[in-house]
Amino acid sequence: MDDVKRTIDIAIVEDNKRYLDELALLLSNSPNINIVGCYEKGKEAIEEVVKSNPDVVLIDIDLPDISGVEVIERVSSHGCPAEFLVLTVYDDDKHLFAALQAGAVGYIVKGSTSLDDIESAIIDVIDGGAPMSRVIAKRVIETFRGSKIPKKAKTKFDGLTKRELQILEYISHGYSNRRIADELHISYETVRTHLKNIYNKLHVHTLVEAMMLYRNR
Amino acid sequence: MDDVKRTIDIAIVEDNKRYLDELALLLSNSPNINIVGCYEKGKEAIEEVVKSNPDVVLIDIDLPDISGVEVIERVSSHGCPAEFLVLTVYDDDKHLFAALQAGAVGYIVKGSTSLDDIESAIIDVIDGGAPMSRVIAKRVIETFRGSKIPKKAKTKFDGLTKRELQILEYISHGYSNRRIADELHISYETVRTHLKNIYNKLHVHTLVEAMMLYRNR
DNA sequence: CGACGATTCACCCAATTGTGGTATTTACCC
DNA sequence: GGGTAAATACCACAATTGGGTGAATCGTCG
Repeated sequence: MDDVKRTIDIAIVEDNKRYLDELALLLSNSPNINIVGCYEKGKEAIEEVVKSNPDVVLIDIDLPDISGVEVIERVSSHGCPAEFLVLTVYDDDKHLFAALQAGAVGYIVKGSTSLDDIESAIIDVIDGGAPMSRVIAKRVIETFRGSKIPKKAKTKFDGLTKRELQILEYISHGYSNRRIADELHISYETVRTHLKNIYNKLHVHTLVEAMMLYRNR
Repeated sequence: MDDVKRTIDIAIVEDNKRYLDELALLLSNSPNINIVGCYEKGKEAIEEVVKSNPDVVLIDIDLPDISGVEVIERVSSHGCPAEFLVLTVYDDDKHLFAALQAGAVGYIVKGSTSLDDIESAIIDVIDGGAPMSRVIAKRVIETFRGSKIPKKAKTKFDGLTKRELQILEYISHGYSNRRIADELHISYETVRTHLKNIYNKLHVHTLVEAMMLYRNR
């Protein structure tokens, strides 16, 4: 691929001064990495990170003033294209998923990751990877498999018949009622009847509402 | 943790004989790994794997007779507690997610992973990890997060004005035109005008079509 | 200042959707 | 065989949406 090996600009947001210094020292010794900013407070980070525009932001989720999750959201919403690599002491699903939802691309548990590994994680991010501690990766996969987050309230659609689901599918492709009738070789009025039943079952009153449920089912 | 260092029983399901032999040779040299079976056909594997009851099954997704996904499902449903590590040449979402849904704990793209890495992946599985190629991990995270592909280039939505996007947002929540007018303190006719302009820019003709684009942007 | 895009608003007409009924046929379960 | 869910179909009316046209206002940029 492109082994351009340009240096990676990174910012660090970490309230623990000792740990921050340690990280900064290590990373500054890496020829590939260029530290453009270190911040101990979330608020400060939001403003500065946007300005310094780093490639990767190493960020602690548990900051004293505001949540690291919020920092990620704010910085991202300012159009900053940086990738976020979360450092945390929390080894629980709640924080993990909050971070991923916010836009973190990697999640590293502090205790169980060496400083060297963090350096490779940063490079990994730039190479298009998504560095995670092994255990974290498994947790993500399991959640993914268990369909916790990706799918929400699928139960509502259990009550729908095959035909009704089929019609929703056509609707989601932007077909009009008349077009669906043609496609399924049934009457236009029949399509409308199915739609009425769908509305009753889903407790909605418009196509768009039905679609919103259908797509996030 | 528990450094019991008992040997790991593994089975390999791979239709490419040459690759299978290569794998088997490498892994048999590992002191931690004990190969309990190699299979070139999916059907054969289903029966035998259940009997030999390995700790980890290395499996190719693209088998000649039946899909590796099906093998995973069948073997698992027989109560076999093995973990599945998918080997594949397919680097696309469809196969990846099918494998994960079926119960694979790791997903390794053949070309971009060395044989040595496969060995460590196996050990990783036993240690509770979820080995994935870097790029795969990223893909999973992104799907998990709900976003398709981050740098999806510029969308048609760039051409939309702030107001137009705002209206699309309300529409996506199922608001009617009249309701939006109230909400934004503008006329009902104005909302409709915006909508017409949106339709022209997006080349669609209905709310649902606009929504489908908007939600997948 | 003038051009231009963005936003605002109005009126009209056709088409589609939303909602309320009623009714027949098929298939399956008990 | 009776009960029931599913799928089919039609009618009528209100409401909303889709599309065309025209036009006033406002801010910005040159």
